Amino acid sequence: MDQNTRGLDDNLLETIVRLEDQLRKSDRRVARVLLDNPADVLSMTLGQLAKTAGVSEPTVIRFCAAIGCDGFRDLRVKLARSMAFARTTSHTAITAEDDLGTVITKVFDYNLSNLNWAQSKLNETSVLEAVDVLSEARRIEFFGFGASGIVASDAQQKFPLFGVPCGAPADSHQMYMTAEMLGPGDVAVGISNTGHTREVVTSLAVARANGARTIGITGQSSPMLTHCDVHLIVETLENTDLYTPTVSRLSHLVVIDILSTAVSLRRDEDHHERINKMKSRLAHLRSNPFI
Amino acid sequence: MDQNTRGLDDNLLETIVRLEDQLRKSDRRVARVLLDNPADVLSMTLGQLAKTAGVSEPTVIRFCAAIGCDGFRDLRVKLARSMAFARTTSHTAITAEDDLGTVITKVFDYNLSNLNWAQSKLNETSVLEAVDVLSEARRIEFFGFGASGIVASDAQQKFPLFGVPCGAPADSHQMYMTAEMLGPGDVAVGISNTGHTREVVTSLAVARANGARTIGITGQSSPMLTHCDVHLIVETLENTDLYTPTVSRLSHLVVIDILSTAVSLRRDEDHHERINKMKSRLAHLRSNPFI
DNA sequence: CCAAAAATGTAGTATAGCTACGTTTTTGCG
DNA sequence: CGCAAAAACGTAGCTATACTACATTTTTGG
Repeated sequence: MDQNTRGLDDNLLETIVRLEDQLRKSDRRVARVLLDNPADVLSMTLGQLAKTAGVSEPTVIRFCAAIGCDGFRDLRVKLARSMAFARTTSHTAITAEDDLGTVITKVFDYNLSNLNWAQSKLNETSVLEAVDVLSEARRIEFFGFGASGIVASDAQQKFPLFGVPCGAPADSHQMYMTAEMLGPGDVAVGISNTGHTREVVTSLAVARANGARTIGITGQSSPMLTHCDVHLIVETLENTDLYTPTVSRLSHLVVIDILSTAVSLRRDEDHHERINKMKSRLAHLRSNPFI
Repeated sequence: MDQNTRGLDDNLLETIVRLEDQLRKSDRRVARVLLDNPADVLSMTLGQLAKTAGVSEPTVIRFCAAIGCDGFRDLRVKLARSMAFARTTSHTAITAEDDLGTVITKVFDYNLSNLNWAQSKLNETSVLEAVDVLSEARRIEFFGFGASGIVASDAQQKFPLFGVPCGAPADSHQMYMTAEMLGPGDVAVGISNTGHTREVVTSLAVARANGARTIGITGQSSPMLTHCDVHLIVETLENTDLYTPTVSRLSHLVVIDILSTAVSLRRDEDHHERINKMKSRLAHLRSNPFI
């Protein structure tokens, strides 16, 4: 199963949206019912769905086959799985009329479905390359602005897992200075959802020119990647609605989790011992500042 | 449906784990099969499941009723939904033997199921109180250390949505100074998963003593909440395994998303107009620093 | 140890999901 | 335009699945 179909498997509703215009006329009637109120369909029988859509039962069965389900039972299971994340993206837009409960649900749904999407689209090979590069690093610097700056700071805080000194310069001057000081054996990680943030792009170019290896974490193919040895594309469900919060941070943070965990797993026993000690000492420190 | 059962509804596997010892003997056999390989059960028929568990078909039906499902069909739907997030928590521990693909899956699963858990446990009334308090604020300061410091910074960056000046002092000195300068009309938000971080707790106490209102975002009932007017408990699936990454950040970030969105929704048209302008100008700025 | 109650299985039924086939509609080419 | 081939769709009947009523076994309590 390749990268693309995997995501669609978990997200039946998106699959249907995409295939909708290739479908037969009566199949489209069924698709409409499904997309309009997927929750209801979950509790319907084959016959009820057929009646609601105004088609015959075999048509529904053929529809199941058309969207890659193995019969109606299978459709129901896949639908349930897909529903767990969210309705299709269009249904999660937040409007001024929403009450608090709805806002809570929508924000959670949106973040959840976005993470799911990112997971299905993430290229494992790229992650492996990134882990390889990071494992051999002597020093790692993370570059990000705004929301991505948060992600960079988070990554920097995980330096115990990365096992080498890590930095996350906060402003553009510090970024340029840091990038200029990097060299062979060092790694620069650029984080930018758009991939266009100029300071980050430039910093990566500088770092690379000085012999450092570069990794780009971004939402799409973009200028930033021309300066990157490893391309980590973390797709997000873009949504430009006024009220919809930025969700890219979340998936980027999870990618950082993955990288730091994977790098840490490669280290030896002694390293893990240290992390343990660090953790327990930190626990004391929280409540009692003077050890 | 109250707060507790709601979470269990979405998380059938957790429900089963909890009810396991109250079940009949043969029901427990069925439960075992379900918990051991839930994925397989999804594609089984009633008869197959009965055979695998070594019980009769009606027993399976009775089991369905016992765990709150309305027949086998319903069980399958609920199971599929529950599976979408994760196996039960115990199955997501990361070990040194895991290959990269497994690590990716587990980290995503763990984060997803954690968000789901947080959602089901989040108390809407508390959120409403927080939104009320924040909406009336003249100024908001976010206090967090370490991973929670990231969350505080993120919240601070959302000040356009909150509509008032926001801050997120980074070190303990700045925290104390800031807290001391707060007064009536100001709001202090403390963020700490453990709820024990001394600097944060103290800052909240100081802020409150000076007349500011206080909100606590934490993972559990803890010392921090004694100094808080609003208690926002964001439960996490605690997991102390060596390699398991910190997941509390994610759910805390989502809560910040909710708060900022909800507060923003309360503001007037003019405010939204400004946000729009800000967004488009920012887009230009990304690629072209000199406007 | 026996009676009542609970637990489990057997056998039978209704219905949901599926298939073979026939009818209608659409498409393509002379 | 018209006819034949193909595709789309529905009807009717079949199979297997989920469920129910009842009988049997096991457990519990006095």
